[in-house]
Amino acid sequence: MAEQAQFEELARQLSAVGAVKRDIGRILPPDCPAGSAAVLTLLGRHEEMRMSKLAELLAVDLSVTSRHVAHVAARGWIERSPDPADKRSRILRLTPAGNDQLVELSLRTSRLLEERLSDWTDDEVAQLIQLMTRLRASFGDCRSSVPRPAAPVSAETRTPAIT
Amino acid sequence: MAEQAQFEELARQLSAVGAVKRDIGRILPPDCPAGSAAVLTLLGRHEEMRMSKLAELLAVDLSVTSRHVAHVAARGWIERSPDPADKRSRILRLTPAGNDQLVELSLRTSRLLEERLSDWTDDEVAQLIQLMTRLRASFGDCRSSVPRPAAPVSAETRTPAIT
DNA sequence: TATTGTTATACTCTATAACTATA
DNA sequence: TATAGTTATAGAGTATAACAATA
Repeated sequence: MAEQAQFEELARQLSAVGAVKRDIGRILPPDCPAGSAAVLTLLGRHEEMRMSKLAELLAVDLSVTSRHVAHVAARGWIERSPDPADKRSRILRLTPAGNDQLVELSLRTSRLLEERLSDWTDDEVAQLIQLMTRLRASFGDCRSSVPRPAAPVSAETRTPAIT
Repeated sequence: MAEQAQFEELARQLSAVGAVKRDIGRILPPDCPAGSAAVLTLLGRHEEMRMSKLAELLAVDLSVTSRHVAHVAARGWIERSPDPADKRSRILRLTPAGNDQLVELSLRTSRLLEERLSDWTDDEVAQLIQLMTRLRASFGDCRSSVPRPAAPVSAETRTPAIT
């Protein structure tokens, strides 16, 4: 178990990596901002997905996902077919054009990282990835609503753990 | 040197840590959002600083810094005294109230991290901090304007390292 | 002329709430 | 009734550009 000063430093560094993210964002094509790029990347990995699943992987609200998906769909990068098993659902899939776009994105970001991290070893990069992945796992599905009662939660505790 | 797939994965994880940042943001006091918290944190560490220095540490544009600083100054958490050595400059310093606020912030974020990272060892946290710090260093002062020549950089290479 | 900082404006990302249509 | 997804709205964060004051 770590101590408070360490947690404070971690919080600081988490805040600071934003600069790196923005730097990557600057090299993206003008009509494909970070949100769209994230959608394409995940669809490139999972072949086929529902909105709700994508929202979970993006770790953002479904409404946010809907917007990003509408953006990439409008550009013909993905297709949204109805789910035969559940007519409320939509199945998302990358189009050939979307795949081309994804290749372009991957090239740009890889090139930037390759340049900036030229003095990193393969192992170091792998270690950072591993730790960041675990960090996210430790936070679970942390979208929206914080339970955090803080104040006494009246008698009838709000329906616990539907999760 | 790492390979492309690794860089793509790193980019993905960088994008994903945003969820962790937002989760931390949710436990902050309503009138002290992440931007303000970052200002207070850095001033808590450096005692005294100029706007430009703060902007550099925050890794955001000076205009953004100005806004955040105005926010915390309006709440009496910092004071802005004129710099006797340069009348254009302002010296920033935490007030006692600002220090109180900072203590509160540190408590909240530490508590959250402590809970979420309860199964991490001290060393693991330290390693993540170290790698993230290095990541940021590798990106240098990456605010605004991307140099990214891409095209051949004419004969007279742009004045190197004024930094 | 160049630099420090401020302000106005615009854009991206996000969440909440209200709504539609299915289950 | 509950769930999947959409849309409208609002708030936070950021960058660019124009500007003021000083170096």
